[in-house]
Amino acid sequence: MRLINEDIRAMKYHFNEIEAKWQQYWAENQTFRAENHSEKPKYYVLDMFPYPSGAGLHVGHPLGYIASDIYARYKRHKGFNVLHPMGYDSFGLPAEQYAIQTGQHPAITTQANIKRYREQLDKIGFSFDWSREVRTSDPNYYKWTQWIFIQLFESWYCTEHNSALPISELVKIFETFGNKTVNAICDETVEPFTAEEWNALSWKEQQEILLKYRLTYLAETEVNWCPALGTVLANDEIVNGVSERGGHPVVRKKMTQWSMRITAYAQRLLDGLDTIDWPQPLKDSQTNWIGRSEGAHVEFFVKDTEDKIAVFTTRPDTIFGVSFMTLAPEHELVAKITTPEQKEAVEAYVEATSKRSERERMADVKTISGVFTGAYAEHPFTKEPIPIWIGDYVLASYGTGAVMAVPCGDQRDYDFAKHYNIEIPNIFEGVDISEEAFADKENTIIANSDFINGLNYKEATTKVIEKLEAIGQGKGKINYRLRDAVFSRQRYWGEPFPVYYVDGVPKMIEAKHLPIQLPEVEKYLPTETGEPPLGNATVWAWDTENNIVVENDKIDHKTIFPLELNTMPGWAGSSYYFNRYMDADNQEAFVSKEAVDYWQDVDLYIGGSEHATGHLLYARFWQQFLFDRGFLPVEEFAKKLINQGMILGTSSYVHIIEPRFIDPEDGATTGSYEFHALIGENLVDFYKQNVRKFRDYFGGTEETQERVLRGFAENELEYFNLLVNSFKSIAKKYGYELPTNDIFPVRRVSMNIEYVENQKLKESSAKDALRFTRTQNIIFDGNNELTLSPEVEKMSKSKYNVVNPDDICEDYGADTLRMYEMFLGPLEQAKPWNTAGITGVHSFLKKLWKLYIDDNGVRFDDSEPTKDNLKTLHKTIKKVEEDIENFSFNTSVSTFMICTNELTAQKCTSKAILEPLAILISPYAPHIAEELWQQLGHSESIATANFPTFEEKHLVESSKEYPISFNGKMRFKLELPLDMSKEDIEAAVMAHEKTQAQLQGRTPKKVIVVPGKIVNVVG
RNA sequence: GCUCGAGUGGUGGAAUUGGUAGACACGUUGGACUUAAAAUCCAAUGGCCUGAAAGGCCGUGCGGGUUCAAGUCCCGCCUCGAGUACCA
Repeated sequence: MRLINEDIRAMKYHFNEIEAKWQQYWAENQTFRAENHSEKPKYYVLDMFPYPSGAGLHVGHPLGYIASDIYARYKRHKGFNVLHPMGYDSFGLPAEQYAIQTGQHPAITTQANIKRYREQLDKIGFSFDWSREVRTSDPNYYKWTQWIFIQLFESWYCTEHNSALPISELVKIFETFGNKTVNAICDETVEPFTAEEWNALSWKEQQEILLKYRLTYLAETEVNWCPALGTVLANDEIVNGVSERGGHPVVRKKMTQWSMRITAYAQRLLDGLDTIDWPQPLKDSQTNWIGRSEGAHVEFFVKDTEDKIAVFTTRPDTIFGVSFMTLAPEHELVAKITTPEQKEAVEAYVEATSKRSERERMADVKTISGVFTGAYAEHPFTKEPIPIWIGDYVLASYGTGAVMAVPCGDQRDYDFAKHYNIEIPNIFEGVDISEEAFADKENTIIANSDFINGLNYKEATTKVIEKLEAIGQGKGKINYRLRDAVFSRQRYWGEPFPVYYVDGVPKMIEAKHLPIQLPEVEKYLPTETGEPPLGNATVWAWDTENNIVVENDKIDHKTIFPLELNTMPGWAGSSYYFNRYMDADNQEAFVSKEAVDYWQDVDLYIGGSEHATGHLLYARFWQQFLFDRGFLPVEEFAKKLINQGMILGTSSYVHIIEPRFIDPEDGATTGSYEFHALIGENLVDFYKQNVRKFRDYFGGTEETQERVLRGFAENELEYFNLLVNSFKSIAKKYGYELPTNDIFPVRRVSMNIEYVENQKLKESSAKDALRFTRTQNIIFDGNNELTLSPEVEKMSKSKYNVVNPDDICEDYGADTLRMYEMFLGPLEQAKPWNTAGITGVHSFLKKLWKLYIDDNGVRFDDSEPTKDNLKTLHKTIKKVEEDIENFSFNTSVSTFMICTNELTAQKCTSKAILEPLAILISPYAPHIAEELWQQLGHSESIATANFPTFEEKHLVESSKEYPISFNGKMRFKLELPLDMSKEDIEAAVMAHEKTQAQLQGRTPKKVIVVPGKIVNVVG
């Protein structure tokens, strides 16, 4: 009896056992290990490696991994040698913040998180080649990050060769010719010098000049300083004027920092986009970020001085319309040129501007402000005096930090001129500028402009640039918005620089002594003197005799020198990891020539679009640089890129509707406000602090209370009522104090427009309401209603809306998870996670299993497949193959469902059908496929079985069920032979009784017959 | 403001070059099996008209257009989402 039960048990689809079995098999047999040489063609499928956060994976993370895994497995079936690696971007802020709080070394936290990630990833059954795993925080890895940094330091960019070249070549040129013949991208402060002058310079002076040419350099630059994080941030790490991580304010500050001369590659980064198959929106945002604009560099003399104000303009044709100039308040000439009468006003303005944060400046773009310096510039052609103003609408960080203001042709200049009553000369023919500026350059005819009268934009621009060059006051110029990337971070948990300082000059440690490992520190905070955390290390000096790191107190500035205290930013390690995977264990090079010649580049890269202007730009930059220096064979690292959409979570919000909003200004009752507060961490804290108050009024068990508060209440009336009542009761008993920002994290405030009587409020949008409430006090009178509602947004631990893939694997299995994530919708599209439909996919897999094995054991046999069987199979092969090639994974899931339903209905038992079907489905549901494959009698893994070949002949039909439409509307269907002639089809249709019923005796005007497709009767 | 993307049943979403709109799945309703539940299976399911069927009308954000035929192409709008923002 017992035996029989177990036999029946074995016949059922036990996904947990099957999945564990095959995951173990793959690991033990290294099924997915890729070799660096093979007879087969290569294919490289890459995922963006994750930062191993403490929260673990949620169901959103694997979406892209599943898609790439399907593609990788498919390519293996298609006979490719597939490289499909995975690793960890394991340097980063959270581990360091945790270290600061607990003293736990970030390496330990990181190690633990990686372990958890690995367990979670393994459960989903990915076909990664783990033998090539990389971790950016591993010294064996960051050795090569440091090595690449040295290469950048030892290179300069030659605009003649349009390539990076070794710095030694530049030195040779300097020694023989000086720098006058050099076409290089360098710091703008470089002065011309001769060979004699160069050779006469001291070593230190020479080094200071070379630094201005190197592709990574140390310079005092204005950086984004984030006081809360205690570090500088790159432009792409700032979102809406606050830090991307944590949302802390950011201020501009001058600091000496390492930078990467990415601007040298601006044009090539732009041009390269045309050669790669990346999503258009992503290309657009890179193009935008690089921000190329063509125009002219123009120099204006400050009247009666030798000082020049340089401006960049895209409209040199409007130069005769200049009626003032505006400098950024930070512009270096401001103090120098300001007249004594204006000094006080100018200084006050500069002071006021510097106090405002970036965010504030961004927030009120509409306010016009500025001050006259009292100084005048001289028009390069007319020699007329032009008043010089300062204004914060001019940004120090773009162009030259100064503009030639042409109010008739630029709306900002126009507004500024109107506001300060500055003259607005009209230099356009037949255009009215009394209301606004005329900025349409395509329809421009220049007037009142001396030698360019009557010309259009293009002609005038050319002529003006010619003239400017002739008088030496300008030239044509292409300007980029892209800035050099700040490369220093004042953090502990990052790559240390292989740099020490001799007499204040940075020197590289020789590559053979790498890696320079992170030192131990007592605490992970900045030092008391404000130095980065590495300043706390006691063993952090470089001994140039023994080439080792030694104690700081041995520093003698003769043979032992201080080491760099900054660390590298997060994007350093991720800018070349895809090359490292090709040869992950190589101790001699970051990748060997043989390995990279074989693998070349990434064929398919899948990851999120949020890296558009960060990682994906920096990685292209490093790739191009390493290509220039001969270390890599291709200029672009990824041929094709797909952005997977985010899987969103459902958060629960509590809404507090306040019907009587009292405006503190006029005491008027103006309407109703709705507070949308996330039920999450803070509320849980509030609950814990006030636990007794809650207990008194809260029904239910402690567990249900937790549940409510943790946001699982979604539409459940029971919990909803509990919450409402408890809040109401508490409010009453304790003299009413409704939780405000301190307790409820108010995420959004919007108005319920219906109740708004005040016209001013009616017109304002929800956004305005937010601003409004920030500046006013909201007075509650205690009659609030609470409602709960779900809202879809990004999954995040802090929002209590995270769904863990482990739970899904436990309940339904990895194969179900994989197929369900694909079934949710198109890969690129964002979609909310909703487990409602998962049973459909799961029962499909059960049906599939039953097609092979039912309660009586295996069903398949060697019977000949029927015509219908073959038709179903080959229809499926065709569709699935097309879908995978088009990355349309959602539709192939439904194709599998149709196939299984059809074969079940056909009672198919033929191995000749079921074997290829197992291969077809194995990229999607590899565990069940392996198990069925084994049951079918195979001893080898299904992973490299050949993908079934589609045969057209099985789909050939002899007849077609024609849709017969009347005036384009389908009315009935008619089965007709496919080889029937047009005339015969028409005759057959016209003879049909339903046609006669449709026509009701009328004669059709026309009958359209598209053989094999459709018949349309027009009448 | 600018750039890009998207609007299709109760829901997620299908629909190859213009050619049967709503595949597949969820949900809902009814039924079978069961003491019951779960699981499983069967049937119906865009809206409207009709007692039901037959049949008809309407239907892919809105308004036009091209075409024998439009979710798909063209013109003009609306709404939502994403990115970006005083870029001279």
